[in-house]
Amino acid sequence: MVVPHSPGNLDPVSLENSLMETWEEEATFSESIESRKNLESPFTFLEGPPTANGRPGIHHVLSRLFKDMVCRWKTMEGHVVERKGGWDTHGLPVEIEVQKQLDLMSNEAIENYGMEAFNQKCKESVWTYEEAWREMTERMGFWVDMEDPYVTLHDEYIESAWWSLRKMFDKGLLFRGHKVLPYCPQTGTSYSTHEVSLGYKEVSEPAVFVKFKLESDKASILAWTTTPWTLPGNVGLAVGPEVTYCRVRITEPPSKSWGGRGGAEVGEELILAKDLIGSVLRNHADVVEEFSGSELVGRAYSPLFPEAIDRGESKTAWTVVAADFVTTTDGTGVVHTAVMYGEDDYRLGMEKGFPAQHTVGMDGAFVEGIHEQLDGRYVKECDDDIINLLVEKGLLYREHTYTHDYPHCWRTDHPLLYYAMDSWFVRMTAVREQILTHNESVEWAPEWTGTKRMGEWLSNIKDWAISRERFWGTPLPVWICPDCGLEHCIGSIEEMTSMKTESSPQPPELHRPYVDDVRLVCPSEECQGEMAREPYVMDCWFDSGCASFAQWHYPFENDEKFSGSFPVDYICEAVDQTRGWFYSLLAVATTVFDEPCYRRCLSLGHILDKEGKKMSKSKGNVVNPWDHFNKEGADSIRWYMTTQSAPWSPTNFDPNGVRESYAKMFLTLWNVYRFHADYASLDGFNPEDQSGFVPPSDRSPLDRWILSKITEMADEFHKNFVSWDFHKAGRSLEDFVVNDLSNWYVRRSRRRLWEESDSNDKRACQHTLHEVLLIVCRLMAPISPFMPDAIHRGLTGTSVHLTDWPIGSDLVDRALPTRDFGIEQEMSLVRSLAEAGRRIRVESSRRQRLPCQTGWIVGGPDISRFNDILAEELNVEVLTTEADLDAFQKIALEPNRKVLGAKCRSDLPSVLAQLDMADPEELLLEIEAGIAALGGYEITMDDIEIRRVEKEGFAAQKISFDEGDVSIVLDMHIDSALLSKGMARDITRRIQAKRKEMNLQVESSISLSVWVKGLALENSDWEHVIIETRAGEHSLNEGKPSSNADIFEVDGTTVSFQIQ
RNA sequence: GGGCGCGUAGCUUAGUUUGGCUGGAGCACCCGGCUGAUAACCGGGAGGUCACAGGUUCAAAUCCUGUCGUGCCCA
Repeated sequence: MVVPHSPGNLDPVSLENSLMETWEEEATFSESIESRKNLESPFTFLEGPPTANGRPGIHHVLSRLFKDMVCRWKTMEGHVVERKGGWDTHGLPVEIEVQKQLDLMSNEAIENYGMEAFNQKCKESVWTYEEAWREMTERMGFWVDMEDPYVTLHDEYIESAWWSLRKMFDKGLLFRGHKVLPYCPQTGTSYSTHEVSLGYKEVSEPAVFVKFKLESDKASILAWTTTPWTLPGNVGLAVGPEVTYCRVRITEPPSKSWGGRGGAEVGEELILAKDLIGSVLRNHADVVEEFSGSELVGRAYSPLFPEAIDRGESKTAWTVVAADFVTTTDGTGVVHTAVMYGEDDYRLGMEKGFPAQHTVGMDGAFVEGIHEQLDGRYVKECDDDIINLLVEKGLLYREHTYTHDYPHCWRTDHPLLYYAMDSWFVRMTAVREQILTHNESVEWAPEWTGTKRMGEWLSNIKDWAISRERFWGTPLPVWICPDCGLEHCIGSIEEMTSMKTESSPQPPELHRPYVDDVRLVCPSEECQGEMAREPYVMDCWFDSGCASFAQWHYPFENDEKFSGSFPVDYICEAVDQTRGWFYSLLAVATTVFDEPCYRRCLSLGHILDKEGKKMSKSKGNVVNPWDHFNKEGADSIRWYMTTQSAPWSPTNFDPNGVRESYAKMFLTLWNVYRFHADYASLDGFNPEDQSGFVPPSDRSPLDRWILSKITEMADEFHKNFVSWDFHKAGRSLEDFVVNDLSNWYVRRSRRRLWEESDSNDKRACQHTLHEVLLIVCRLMAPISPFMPDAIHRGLTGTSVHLTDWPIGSDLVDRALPTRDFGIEQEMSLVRSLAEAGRRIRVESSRRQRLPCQTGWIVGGPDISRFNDILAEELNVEVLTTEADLDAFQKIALEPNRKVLGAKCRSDLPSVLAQLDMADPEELLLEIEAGIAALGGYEITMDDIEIRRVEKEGFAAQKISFDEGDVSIVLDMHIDSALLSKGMARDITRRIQAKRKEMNLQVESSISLSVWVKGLALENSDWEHVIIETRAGEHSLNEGKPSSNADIFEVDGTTVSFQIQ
């Protein structure tokens, strides 16, 4: 325990920096964990691993803040909260970065450069900004173990991921299929949506309406496509079973405005959706027949390019099928389906049993055997020839130009082809019900992220394509035997080693290309083939989805660590992780353990720039957190981010808001602390000294009020933490510190501490401030961990982060003062009356320093114990109560001009004049007696309105309070005694300002000369000036004012003064 | 194109779940006051098409429908 010392001016940056050193020296973070171990109640947290290959911006501070806040809070509640750091190190963004750096624009270029060297570069690149991340993390006060983080590129981590995939394999959830992806034949790579979004461009392309001739029917079905190159691959037509279709017969040749190739003969019959006849047909035609799409299902038609695709065993090839995605918003209501070149197409093809054959090679050219004019040519150059071929066969109805956004390769600018690639999948569709159940068990904040965003996504869950044709990532641990076709998934390093062929090298690490060189002996009997690895790496979301167990290298080590932290209690990331990490964690946990792996998830809104635009490097609007770390400090940033909006609302980052948090919250709190510490150190106040302790029941009502208020606030604060409303919690604390503590309690207590001699009242105030500050610090600590710790250390010598949550928990005791509702209610009235008094002075133009002789409180509860405080606030000599307002008010009768005007017409002005002169009380009695008359007109209640106004010399304000109205009345008369008192205050105030300007110490004396002209300053008032300003030598009105004296004027009185 | 958010004063926002007094704060601005803890504070003022358009209702910032803008995710 310490006697506080004077903390001096606030310098937030050096305060925080030196505290970071202290934490380092004292190992406060690990102590905060160790010291709770005896309670044996862990609260587990899982860090969503950031990728360190980009510089951290202010938006990265946000999620790290909310991670830290909850962990610190739970720690104070008595839980053991271990926080292992983590790094996400694999994946496409890393490769892209390196490719840009080395100018390797295709897979071929990478292979020429050498996969080993390339992956080495990727591994290095991952750590480019690690230092920057560590510094940011430390500087913002995020307590996380960065010394022993999990790293997704470590063999241990990869082995755990392999193990989990093996689990899925064993459950039959892993399978090989196709995935349609945007693919660039020039670079030989398929693209993620992230890359695709880099390259959308508006293009105009040929679109065609094609006639598919039905078998055993003279009609053709009309279908539309914007990609003529997919037509040779056509194997089916999809219709909406509920959509209405028509058979139409062409009755006339087309109009002259027909543009382009194609057409139809008179008498020809076409089938298309009824709704689209008008926008598609360019001929007059009769509707012959109407029917629903389901009647078309099963009809066969002639292939456009009969040689292109082998029917194989398909029974459905070149027939009409039903599909629910068919709409009539564009095209003909009939969707041309080429299995390998569209996601819907592929899914439909698999469902209906269409042949899945490529008509296009990986080089983007038609394969041999499609058509003599097309074989071997790049598909995008064939559009025109394909259209001509259709024309020759009479199969084209119309062509036109279609403008839309289409994805292009961000590296070569070529249009991407949607192309079915070989791919490995996890059969998520098989565990749909389980994953939905597990999702429902999660406590989501906000709730809609879980129920809507995630829930609806899960109810339409698709199989998860986990393989990538890339170089840098967790290698897919699947080997295939070329002889017997056996597929085997490896689940550990040991298993791989035991199965590998003798000639295979032991890979130095679990990455490509080393793992590619490993051949396995086929385990199937009588085969003994040499199995080769499928040359894929895994989706890096799979990596991070394994974090709950792979961070511990489970099941190979750390059994206890894992079982003690599964499922984890808390995770927190930005909302974009819903389909990212939140999903991959859930997906892996469901398929491997059939359990959820997190209990609570906070999904955060994004930090946007001042205009509400997303922060991005290319826009140059990323705010560097160090701009604020080095100015207002991390506490202010954290406070700003917490209180600015709900955690899940997107927030426009306003640098001025950080400044505001600093000026309001931290400067105010610091000054409260400083005020307390300055006087405490002056008086040698020791909070532990039992002999000087004043129990709360013996303290002044003001003390008991602030103690009651802090309990009220703390309970609300806690309630808001529990319901994730951290912003509301922070706001209520700020409101307490600024309004209740600083602007009322401290302001009202200053004189108590100025007292130089020891007194119970002074010590009561010191204990109260001490206790209140400690509670404030403990509540604040999770949000802004620096200043509360500095203050807590200053007051007690111990870290706030090792203390308990004042509200208490299952593990720690509650430590808050008791409420006193009566005192709270009375003080609320006192403060309202003080405000009302100030309003009176504004309205009556009576300056605050000029005292009023008397103030009267009319109505309301007894607040006499706050009489002194209120009298001082109101600046009245005497404050008393009065039963009713009659003594201060009189009635006034106002004319009802509308009624009187109708009655008196042109006599109205004279009637009004008489009303003005009449005595209101008397006239009212006459009106009530029915005998009132003015200017010859009878006056009734209808002609007038009664108002109550203050009598001459009084001014009043009424406020509404719980138990009815309360009024404050001030005596407005002025006399020489009041003028003298007011003048003394004005003089004092001017001198004090001057002292401050001269940088004098508070306790130093001055020599003072004052000259007052035009007013007699009473002796007692002059004495007051002398004491207040610590004037040792002093003179009043002696001689002429010196030429360098300060001069001011109040209400016509001129005052000169000089300080030496 | 689809799903989910968001849109309130110049700026940041409360209020929207459960419709109900004159839409409440802070910053900035103007006037006045107070101050030897404070970059403050107090009183007053000005500033609002509650994104827009319909609808339900005695009553809509709040509920419903649509539109626009914006963000995330998916195509």
